[in-house]
Amino acid sequence: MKTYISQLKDHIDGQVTVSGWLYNSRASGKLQFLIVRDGTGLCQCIVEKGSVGDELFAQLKHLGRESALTVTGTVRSDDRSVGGFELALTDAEIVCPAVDYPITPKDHGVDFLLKHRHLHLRSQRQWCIGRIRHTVIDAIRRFFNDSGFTLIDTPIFTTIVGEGEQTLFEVDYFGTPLHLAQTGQLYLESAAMSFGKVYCFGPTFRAEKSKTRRHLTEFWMVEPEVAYIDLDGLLELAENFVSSIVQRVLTEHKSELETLGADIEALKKITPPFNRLTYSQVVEILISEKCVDFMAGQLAGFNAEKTELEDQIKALEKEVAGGVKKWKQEKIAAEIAQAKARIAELEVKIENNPKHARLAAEFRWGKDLGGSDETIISLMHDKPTFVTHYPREVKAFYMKTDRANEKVVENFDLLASAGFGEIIGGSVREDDHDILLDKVNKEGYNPETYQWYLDLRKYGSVPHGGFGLGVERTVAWITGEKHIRQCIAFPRMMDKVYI
RNA sequence: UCCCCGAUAGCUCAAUUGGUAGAGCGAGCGGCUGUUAACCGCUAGGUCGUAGGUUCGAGUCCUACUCGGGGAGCCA
Repeated sequence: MKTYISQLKDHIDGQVTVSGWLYNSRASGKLQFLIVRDGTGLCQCIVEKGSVGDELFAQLKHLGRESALTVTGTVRSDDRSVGGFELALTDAEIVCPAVDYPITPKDHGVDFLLKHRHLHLRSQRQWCIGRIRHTVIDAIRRFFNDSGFTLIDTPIFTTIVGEGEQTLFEVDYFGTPLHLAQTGQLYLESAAMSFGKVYCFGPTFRAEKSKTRRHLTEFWMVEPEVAYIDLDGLLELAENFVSSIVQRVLTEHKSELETLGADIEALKKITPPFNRLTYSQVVEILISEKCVDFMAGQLAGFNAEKTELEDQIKALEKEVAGGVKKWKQEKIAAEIAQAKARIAELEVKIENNPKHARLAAEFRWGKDLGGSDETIISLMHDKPTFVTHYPREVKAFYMKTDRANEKVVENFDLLASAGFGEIIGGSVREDDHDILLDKVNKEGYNPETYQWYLDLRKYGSVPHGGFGLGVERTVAWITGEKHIRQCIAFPRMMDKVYI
């Protein structure tokens, strides 16, 4: 019976056929262990000499990694096997042999793997991330669909600027310059006046000159927009939304999270309510004694870990010098390499810490929060933190001026926990026609281009707002992946597009 | 755009103070009936990123360039 590896639990002691690829294999004389993957999981297949023909036994023994094959055998439950089940092989068909597959079970460099992205997607780690990303996206859609939102597909070729002119990708549209969407928000606002609650979900393009672990030039963003909502309503929506995504991933992908080394206990704590701070409160924290102590504590922690790792390396080197078996030597060498990599990471943190501490201490009300400031706030809390009411000068023109304090706008950023930083930016939108027109002019935008957007403030304008969540950042945060380029199948970075 | 680091076998990395290239993985062959990045033995595999320079002699030192990594600014 033809089945998938994820269904093996329903076929114990039964005869099944699985089609997939050879993930890895080990041979031991008259016994072989073939690890087969089929897209739903991994399964160890046992081939004993005599249980299949001699010719097939020899063929399997020399079969290269990632060869395509179909295997037939009896399902057994066995704790020694990956996934808890194994297949005692009785027959196999080699669909297409693979020779010299370039990606090996040992370490590879980032550049090499991205050049082989089309193959690297088959790796266990990329597979786990891809599955979790799928569930994150499904959870996003389910949350909004179940909450009465209507999906609106906003255009990718756009005429208006949402976030800032420097970050636009311009395209030649039959001789007219247009640009790729940075956001669907302005279009979404018009739809909200028809449907009440709407969201868009699609790729977003930003030509930011940012070469960091948190930036892609093409990323996926979901943006809800709601009519008749205030800032408190938006915060509540956002915390319920983010919590639902995290909890869904926890229930459906425990084993993937474990494989990836994600912090499952920390994820369990991601439930409403999140922390709420105003920008002004954040400024006070940044310039406070408490922040100085916090940064000093961080630095001491980094130094202590570094010393510990250095001692560990010394001990391991001594062990090797004392004489150990060859295979043990390799294991120790791998541990040393890992410790050295961590030390390199710590050294960067140790180097940046005083700079970040100084930036925080010298922070003055009115500046936008920098990445390091966000990280500090994020590290101080084990739940995500909302930061609201930023100075209006540093924020986008469409954000609503706080009528109680005209220096600030009714916006918020959501800083994810564990130092990850921003995953959501949102705001209540300016709903007064004249104030908005004034801001359009001050930005230097052409009011004619924004005519339709201003129109929304003439015909039944209401308080409304929304936010945008970056999918890759969310996946990176949940999985503990260091770089968001691993959280999309084919990443586009500032100065490098591989395949 | 700026600052730091790097480029040696298909891959990941070593090579004392400048003295003529090494290991593991992968590949090939052989051994092993419970392996978990299996293990053990043998074999093949290199214009040391490119171009100059210093030197009796350069993988190692200097200059330029190319490519890559990390960080800063900005952001989802």
